[in-house]
Amino acid sequence: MPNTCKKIFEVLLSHFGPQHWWPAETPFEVMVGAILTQNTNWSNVERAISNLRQARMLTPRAIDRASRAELASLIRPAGYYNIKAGRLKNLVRWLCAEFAGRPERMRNMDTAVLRERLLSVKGVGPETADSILLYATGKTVFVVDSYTYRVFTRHGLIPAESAYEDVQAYFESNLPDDAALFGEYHALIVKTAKEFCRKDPRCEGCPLLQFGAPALNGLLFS
DNA sequence: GACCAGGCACATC
DNA sequence: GATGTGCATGGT
Repeated sequence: MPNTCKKIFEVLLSHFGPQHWWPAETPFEVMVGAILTQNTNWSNVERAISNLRQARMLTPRAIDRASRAELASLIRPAGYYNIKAGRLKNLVRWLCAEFAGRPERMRNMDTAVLRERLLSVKGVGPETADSILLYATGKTVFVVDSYTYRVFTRHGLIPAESAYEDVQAYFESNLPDDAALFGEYHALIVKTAKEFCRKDPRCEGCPLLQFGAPALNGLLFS
C-alpha cells in the first residue's frame, strides 16, 4: 500500500481543515503550555496561562524568580498545580542555565541531543519533550499522545502493544521532513479523537473508516 | 456524582 | 521490566 500514513494526513486535512496549532504566541508560551496540559483539558490550561499573562509571569525570568506557592496559585485552574509549579520551575531553570532563557537558541542544538536534554528535566516526559521540540523549536519530531494511540489502534493502523518510540518511528519514517506537516498532523489526530473516537466504538462518520474498520468490528464478524 | 482531559515520577512486585 | 498510584481542576 503506497504510504497510508501520508494519505491519512491528507484525508484528515481535507475533512477538518487546518487546526492552527500550537495555540501560543511565543515559543516560551508553548513550553509552559506543554507542562500545563499534561493530562489536562486545554480549556483549563488557557485559564492558567491567562492568569500568568495577567500577572506578567509569562517569561523565564519571572517564573524563575517566583515562589512555588505564588506560581501554584496562578496555575491552579490547570490542576495538579503543586506538581506543575515545580515542573515549570525545573524547565525554566534548565532553559536559563543551558540557553540563557532564550528558547530560540535551542534550534542550534542537534535534535536527538536536545531531546535527551529535555528528558533529563524532572517533569518532562516523551510527549512534553516532543511537543516542545516540534512546536517551540520547529524540529521535525512527531508527537505521540494518548489520542494517537487510541485513534490508530482502534482502526488497526498500528499494533496495540506499540511503544512510544515505535509509534513515533511509524510516522517519522512515512512522512516528509516537514515540521509544519508534523504539527498539523498531530493536531488533526487530536481533533479526530475528540470528534469520533470517544464514546462510539464504531466511530460512525469518522473519515478514517475508509482505511479499515474499528477494532471492535473485527470482533463482531469473527 | 461519576467520568474524562493534549503525562509524569515514584513505589512496589 | 511491567503494573499501580498520587497528583486536582473544570466541563459533560
